[in-house]
Amino acid sequence: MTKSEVDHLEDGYRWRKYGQKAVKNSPYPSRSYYRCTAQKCNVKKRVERSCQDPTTVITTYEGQHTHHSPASLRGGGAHMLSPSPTTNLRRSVLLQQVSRGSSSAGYTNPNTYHAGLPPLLPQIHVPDHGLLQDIVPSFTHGNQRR
DNA sequence: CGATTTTGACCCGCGC
DNA sequence: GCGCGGGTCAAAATCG
Repeated sequence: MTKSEVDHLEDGYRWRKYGQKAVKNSPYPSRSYYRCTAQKCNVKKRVERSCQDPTTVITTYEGQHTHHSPASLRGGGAHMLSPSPTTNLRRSVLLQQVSRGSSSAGYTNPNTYHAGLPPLLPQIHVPDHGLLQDIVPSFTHGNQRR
């Protein structure tokens, strides 16, 4: 799970929205479902907005990309199977923890952690290595149907 | 014109 | 067995 300030988080891949559902638990009915535009790729992405942090969305990735990014994956052999977590990834995790702490202490000020953290831009382009496959847990339960 | 997004309906699984 | 929730697909509209 990563957090982002924008809806269209460009992770270097093209996503096609295939559905949207509202969560009655949140004042912001917006749970979007995305899929990779590559037919060879069965990657799914679920994006939900945080009720406490409207500026933040929870992005959940399902599956692994089996193709290169059509976007700005500059001419590099950068492929998956990178055991080293991306710096951006780590920063995201850190953000998560901070966010969690803020929520516990007092989420009334969601900007609290924004002030004490470096400017994390939503444009998390891979600098020169690995993708974000590392975070994908055992979500691959093969629940595909139809 | 093609790709992509939007909205509603439909289907499946689980709970009661 | 029925109802509810969540998830997915499909057709139409829109944008590039």
